[in-house]
Amino acid sequence: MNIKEVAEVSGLPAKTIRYYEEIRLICPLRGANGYRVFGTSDIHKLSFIARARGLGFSIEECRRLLALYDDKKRASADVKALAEVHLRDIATKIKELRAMEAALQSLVHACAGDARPDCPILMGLAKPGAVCCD
Amino acid sequence: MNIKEVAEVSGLPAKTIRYYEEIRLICPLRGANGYRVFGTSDIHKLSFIARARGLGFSIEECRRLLALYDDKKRASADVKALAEVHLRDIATKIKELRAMEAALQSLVHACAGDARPDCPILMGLAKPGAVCCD
DNA sequence: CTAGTCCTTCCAGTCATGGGAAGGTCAAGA
DNA sequence: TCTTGACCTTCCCATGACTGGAAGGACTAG
Repeated sequence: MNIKEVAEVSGLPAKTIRYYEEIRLICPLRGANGYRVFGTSDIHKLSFIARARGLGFSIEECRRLLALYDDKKRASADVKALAEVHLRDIATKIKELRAMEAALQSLVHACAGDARPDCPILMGLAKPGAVCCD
Repeated sequence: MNIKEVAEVSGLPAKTIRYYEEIRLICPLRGANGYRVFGTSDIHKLSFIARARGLGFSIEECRRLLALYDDKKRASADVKALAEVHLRDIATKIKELRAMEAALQSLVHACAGDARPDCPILMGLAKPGAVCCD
């Protein structure tokens, strides 16, 4: 299978697939013409990576997940540990974003949003202690 | 004031302050020795930027916020509009993260996390349709 | 005078791509 | 056979918002 078809099947852009080869996440064969030739295992791996990326795993985490996937003697505890670390990262980011949202929302709420220059949002950004988003 | 002190006061790393000058967010004067000399207005701006960045505004949004802050004839509606766009971005990101969190959590929950290789997390990543995080 | 701490610029790297140029390959139709 | 046009290749540069580090100048305390 050539790269464009693989891109359609896996949902990943061709550029991204080439990049994944460059960083050795996948190692497709080459045809006599120099074209990449993707086997079913490559396509499998790319779909796997696409889903893992969709869940927010970093490339390096994907690499470890793939290694665990390939290792038939793995302990599921190792996979779970990896996932739990990532879950905590996600939870942390959500918390940060919610704090930002709350702080900004209170400023926006206080702003008249009319033609006058007085603006609690700008005041909040200008004054120390007026914005907290921890 | 020299850069290190400004860094302490504003809470921004010196490197970042230099970067902000490079992209013309700020324009500190220079002393005879070539050192940057920060006036109170620079320090004010840097603190403003630090707070805006803390609320998740991009550099370009910070630039627009600063311009509005400087413009004494601004309409607060313009500031509010900027903030509301950003609020929507934040809300979108939170939604995406929560979808990821939910999908990953259900996989993690199904995983025994013991010494055996069987792993619903890997199965979920490998099988089409098993993971949804939209 | 020297040691140590500042300051400067410049270059390169991060992460995960995306854009686009220059050029080779292949399949279909005139 | 020739020519399109769609595909493929590599290569280099750009993104955002920094961060690290090297090389070298400036200043302060002892």
